[in-house]
Amino acid sequence: MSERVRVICGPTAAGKTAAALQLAARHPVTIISADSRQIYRRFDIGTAKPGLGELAAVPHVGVDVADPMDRWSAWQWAALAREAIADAISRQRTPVVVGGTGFYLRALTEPLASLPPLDEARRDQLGAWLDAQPRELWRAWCQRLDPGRAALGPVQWRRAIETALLTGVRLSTLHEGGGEASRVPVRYLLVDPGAPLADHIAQRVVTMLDAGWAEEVEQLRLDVPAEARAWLATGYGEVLAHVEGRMSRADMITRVTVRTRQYAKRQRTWFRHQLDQTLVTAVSPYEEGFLERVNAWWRAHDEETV
RNA sequence: GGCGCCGUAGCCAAGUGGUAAGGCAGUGGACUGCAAAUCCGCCAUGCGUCGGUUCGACUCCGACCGGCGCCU
Repeated sequence: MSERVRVICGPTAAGKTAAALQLAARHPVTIISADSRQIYRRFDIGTAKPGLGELAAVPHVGVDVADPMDRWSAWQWAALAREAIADAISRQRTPVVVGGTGFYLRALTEPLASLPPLDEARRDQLGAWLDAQPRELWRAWCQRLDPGRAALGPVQWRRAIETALLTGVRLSTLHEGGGEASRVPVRYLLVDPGAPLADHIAQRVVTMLDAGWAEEVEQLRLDVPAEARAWLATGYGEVLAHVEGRMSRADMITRVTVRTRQYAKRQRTWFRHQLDQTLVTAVSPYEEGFLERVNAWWRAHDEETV
């Protein structure tokens, strides 16, 4: 029997790192990053990756594990995380999952369904064809092939179509089967400053630019193709537009700030509804005794077994 | 001081006599292998103010207020 794995989550720029680092200062900790953008190499500043100092001070897993062009997935991340958790424990270190990608956390706690392997060549071929079709057609196909998923969005329609056509089975049917990987029992520390987050985000955008975000993008645009997944990270599109002279610096800053706030809002919605609230301890970095609460949360797990 | 144009939600904006398009922002939500992605719902009893004409006015008329432009 093992204790629940500690997970520190919360909207972007909320102070998750501060909580994690202060724990790492007093316990042997391995941080496992649950962040769908920090996986990409070279996209450093705009994804708020841990700095060299932090990486040297505390072992990190899940950062810089993919090339910007790679197709990555929640499934892959969960496999990586399971391995890292087991490895940390075997070394007498305490794994702490830190990140804001709710879907990744779910892949860990509720294993994604096992899917028959897709023929990559056929998938690419189908994908290329679909790209040339109107979205309305995707929706119509999804409606026929896997109606349960038609109410979602294009990304989901596409996935449902690929699965149905290439495996002959509906994705919804596969989901009913459940996953084969083991569920990782967890306990959450939800870090969220509340209303001040909006200002935090605005300040962080400027801080990132001061740290050389635009220069980073200047370099990336030289050899990272526009289709690369990594460009989907919040703000990179706006900074690129500015670097290429298509957007003023002022507009870029306001747009990046807005998009980041919108992302934080979606994260809050996820954490509010998708997490088992009985396992959540909510804290604000601004509240009285923040660090003590973090430490209390850490200790609360020591006795508990699952 | 005179003349002209304009004044519609936090912002941009359509409507020009029949009972307020759309976009942005905001907000609530969804989410089972791209998730910092993708998608969905809500969001002006009121159109600068007051008065008039009309069965009916954001739409027409008048005055006033505010903005812009031109003229003196």
